Amino acid sequence: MPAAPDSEAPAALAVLTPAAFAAARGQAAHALLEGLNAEQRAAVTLPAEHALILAGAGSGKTRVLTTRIAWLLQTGQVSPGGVLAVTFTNKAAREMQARLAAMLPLNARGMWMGTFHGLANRLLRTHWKAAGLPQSFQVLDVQDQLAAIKRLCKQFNVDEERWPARQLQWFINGCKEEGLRPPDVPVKDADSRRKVELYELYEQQCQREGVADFGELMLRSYELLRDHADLRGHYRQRFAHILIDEFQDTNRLQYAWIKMLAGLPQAGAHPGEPSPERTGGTIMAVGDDDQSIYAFRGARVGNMADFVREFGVRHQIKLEQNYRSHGHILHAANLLISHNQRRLGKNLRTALGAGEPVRVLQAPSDFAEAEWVVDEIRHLVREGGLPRQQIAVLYRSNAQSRAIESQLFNAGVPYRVYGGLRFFERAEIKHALAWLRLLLNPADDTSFLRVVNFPPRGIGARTLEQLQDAARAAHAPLHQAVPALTGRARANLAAFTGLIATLRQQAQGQTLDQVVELVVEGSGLADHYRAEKDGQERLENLQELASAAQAFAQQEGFGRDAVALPPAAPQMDAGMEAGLPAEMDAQAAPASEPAAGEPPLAAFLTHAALEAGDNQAQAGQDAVQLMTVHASKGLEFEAVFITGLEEGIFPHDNAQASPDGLEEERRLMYVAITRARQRLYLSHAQVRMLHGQTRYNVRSRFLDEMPDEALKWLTPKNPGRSLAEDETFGSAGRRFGLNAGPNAGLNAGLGERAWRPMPDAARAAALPSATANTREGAPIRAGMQVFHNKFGEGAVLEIQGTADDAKARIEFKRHGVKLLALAVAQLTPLP
DNA sequence: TGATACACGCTTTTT
DNA sequence: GCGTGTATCA
Repeated sequence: MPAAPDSEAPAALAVLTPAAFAAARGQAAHALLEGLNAEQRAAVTLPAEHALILAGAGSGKTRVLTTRIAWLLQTGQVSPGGVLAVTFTNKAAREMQARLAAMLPLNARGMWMGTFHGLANRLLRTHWKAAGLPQSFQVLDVQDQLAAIKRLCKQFNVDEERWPARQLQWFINGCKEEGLRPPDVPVKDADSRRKVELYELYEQQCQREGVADFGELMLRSYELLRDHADLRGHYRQRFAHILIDEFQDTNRLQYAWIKMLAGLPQAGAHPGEPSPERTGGTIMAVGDDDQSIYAFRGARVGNMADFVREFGVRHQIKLEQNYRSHGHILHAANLLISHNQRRLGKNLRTALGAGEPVRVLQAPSDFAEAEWVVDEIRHLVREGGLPRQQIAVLYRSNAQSRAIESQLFNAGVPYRVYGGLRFFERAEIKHALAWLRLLLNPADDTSFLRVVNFPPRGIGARTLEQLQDAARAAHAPLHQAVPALTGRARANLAAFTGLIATLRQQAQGQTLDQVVELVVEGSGLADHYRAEKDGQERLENLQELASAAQAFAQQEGFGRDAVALPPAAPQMDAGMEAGLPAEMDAQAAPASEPAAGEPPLAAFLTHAALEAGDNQAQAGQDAVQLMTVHASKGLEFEAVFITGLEEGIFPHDNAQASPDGLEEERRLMYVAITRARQRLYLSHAQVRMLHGQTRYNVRSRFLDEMPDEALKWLTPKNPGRSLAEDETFGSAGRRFGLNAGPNAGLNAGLGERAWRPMPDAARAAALPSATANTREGAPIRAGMQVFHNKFGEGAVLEIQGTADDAKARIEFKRHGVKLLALAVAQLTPLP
């Protein structure tokens, strides 16, 4: 179907009138527009000029993006090779690819579609020489990077107290995200000078070892284009259309990278830069400033405004028609986000009708909150007929999942927790990958140190220190320094390096999954885990790694019998010193296709670093989904619970210091709300166990920033409103009470929870209705006997303060004297 | 050299 | 409350 050559079609089409345009394009192209609304259609069919699409939550953003690409191809405005489509996550990239494939019978291989880092990697693999990297450079993930920094710090006797490795890592990544090399970093004091020094040393170490961290992929590929006019010219000409997803999440470097590719050099950033060469492609940036929730890791919403200004963007389209949520939910979201000052401005609308009101619960404790959530979930599944996987429980921080998990577990409701250890991050997998990396590159000292004594082979810290000293003295990688040692240390190390050499030999001519199995067995990893009593799962994961390798080889089209390793001895130590620009210029401008010709093993290792994989805990089962609000972005569910809506938790304490922080928290809440299709439940608890301490929290301000008419409080919002009045869903309150009995029995039966359900008396006292009475009706006075749902029975010694600030000093029978705020503490007077 | 004990700290997270 | 990482001991 496609594809006139890049050059000819666009100009011709751009000047046609809409009518002529419509007549000219094929029927197939026309069909692409079916079912799109006016805004979406306008975005898809924009002329070839820079554009910003403000795509609200649930407004069909991905659809617009993919249809736009299909449209460009179908109308012959661009060939697949002329498209560059960038996303943040592999998942988003895969989704885009799949949807496009469904739309067009097209081999998307020629298209550059992927994550920022994936595409940066592709550039660097293709032009490794020009970029000054060894051909088979390895990618360091976060863990590897931290290990590398720790090693560096040890070597240079850095005071771990003053400069914690984590902090250095954060500093280095921050610099790279800003596009700053060590000489560019402003130095304020001795402390920052030292940090910059270490940054520089770290870079040298990476260069020596032939590895690149995530930030390096971006920065190095940016510099590659900046410093090589021929390459820059080539790619600018090639990529006629650049499409960027989640533009509000781009950091400074990513935007600069886009500018470099699109032909708008960063003005003034580099004096040597010739005047702007505006020969690049057209950018379509898609994003939503209201969903910018990654400022903490460098995302810069300001890039949206900068883009409009710097590129003179004339086309801005807002997608405000929401296809996901019912009216009350959307109304709540709209009003909440309107409390933010700094927005581009957007108001979502839906055609789905008002739907159910948003239900809000005040629970006496986190435990009760969880209990209520589980009750509602069972109700939704049983009576509402909802599949469990269409129900999500969201929370601000991971620590909050525990309470919900326990309750779901006790109730026997299947659930899946997102986040946590991903497949390629597991220790046993990292070990196996380190062995594999050493086959390819024995100079990879990070990998060397990871497995030199794992499984244990009698090489201790002492020996390694000697080895590192020797290597340093010789300016050589660790494996080359082995002969410098003596005695048993040397023998043990030689056995290790010998084993690697042997494995490399045996791996010759084998396929990727065979090599993986060979290494898992030959390294002793398998035996080690077989001997361990809890090693079964790890063994299975290693088995899984071989399967993953096989799947990968197939997916990448390496053919069934493709040999994993290059036949010749791998190139390594040579050519790792800084790359030589002169040499690169000699290299011909890139051929059209960038298939870097990486051997399967190298490609697989890159894949493992660039894509951490899922944590497939209970995948596949019909399970309730538990995740942080951050993790929920981009997803949707029929029913959503947002828990822990308390000041200090959501919005989080650490974010309240600055207005910006608070606005980001509010956007986070906005994201959470807009995940829900039909039903939304919000809850907060008066007492919560957090980090082993009891906290009394005031309800989140966000609850007061949503419209009353869209909310339905299941417990009284203001003291005095009674639960029983609630007809439709008041049963929630009652059910909540009634279920206490059977549930308590169930819990008791399953035993050994540290935080068993409250005794019935306490439970009754903790029920919302009882609460209301307490707070409104029966004032607490000195001398009274009271019941507290955590501390039990106690005597009120005195009352301090008045009104909302009133506190009671209470002597509890088992917990001593406590000072509790009457406004929050659940106190029931006892006769 | 390996195993166990005790601080420590702790928002969010993709690549 | 729990996992991680270092310190110390056998």
